[in-house]
Amino acid sequence: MPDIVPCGSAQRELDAGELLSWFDVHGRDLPWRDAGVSAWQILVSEFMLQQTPVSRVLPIWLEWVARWPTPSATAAAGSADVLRAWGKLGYPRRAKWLHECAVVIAAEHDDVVPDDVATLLALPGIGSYTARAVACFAYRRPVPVVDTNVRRVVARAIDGVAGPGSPAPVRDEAAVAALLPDDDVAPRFSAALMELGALVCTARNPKCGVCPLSSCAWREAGYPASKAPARRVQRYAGTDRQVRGRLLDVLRESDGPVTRAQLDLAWTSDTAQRDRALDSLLVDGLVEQTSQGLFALAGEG
DNA sequence: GTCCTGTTAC
DNA sequence: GTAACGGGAC
Repeated sequence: MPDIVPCGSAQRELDAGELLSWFDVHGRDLPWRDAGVSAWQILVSEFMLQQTPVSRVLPIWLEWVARWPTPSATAAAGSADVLRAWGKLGYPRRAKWLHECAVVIAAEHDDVVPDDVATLLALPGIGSYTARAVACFAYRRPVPVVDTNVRRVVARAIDGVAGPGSPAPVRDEAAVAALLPDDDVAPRFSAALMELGALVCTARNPKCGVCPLSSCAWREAGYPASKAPARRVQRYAGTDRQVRGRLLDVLRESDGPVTRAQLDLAWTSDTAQRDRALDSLLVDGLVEQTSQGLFALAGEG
């Protein structure tokens, strides 16, 4: 019998055996998937993997968990060193939130990462995806883990459309919950779904020729193109985001506070934009001004 | 919905 | 050159 989704309509199934067999052979050997990796180290990997490909996360994660293996070790580090270790992973607010997470877990949770979705959701920088990923991969809770890869796989294999429609992660969580095997392979099933989306069922140029799924609604419908309007492009060059990156580069490379003049050299083409970027870094708490009027990474010294 | 980075693929 | 990529906070 097909599983019943909350809206009451029958939902197509996905063969867990096919998916898991494929994952056994083709899944990447990523260090945060190894046995014995702690919940905190898995949480760190999930923070880093938000918006950032595995290849860039790997070296930073290895260095990071060796240096700060527990929440309390991370909390004891200054946030400036945490921002430096984050390097050019991007979206440095994540590094700040990760440090704040460590402080809260060390102080309020006995240095133990919470194991339930609701408690995890209350931590800074942890949203629905990360809360579920930690509960599932660190504590083997059979909760649906829905990232953009999973949403795309479900849209195609189950719903027969090219990609997820308007943002409705709650609906996708229900759909994945209905697909989830109810035994202890749920965490491997979720990892395999994400891996299929990352390696085979990719956004562009999906490799349908090597897909392990014998049943796919999108294939059976003849690969209909997306009806959604083309997504807005998110530029980088010339944006405030790039300017913020340049300013942080200067501060990361400096051992201590720098003058405003040194910082100004990081972006000279548009001084109003540079001022706006610096102001936003101060507002975000990533940069602080010293009593002498110098600028430093937050938590320096 | 808008804003946050930086790299890689094309 | 430029487009694609992606969770969370607001």
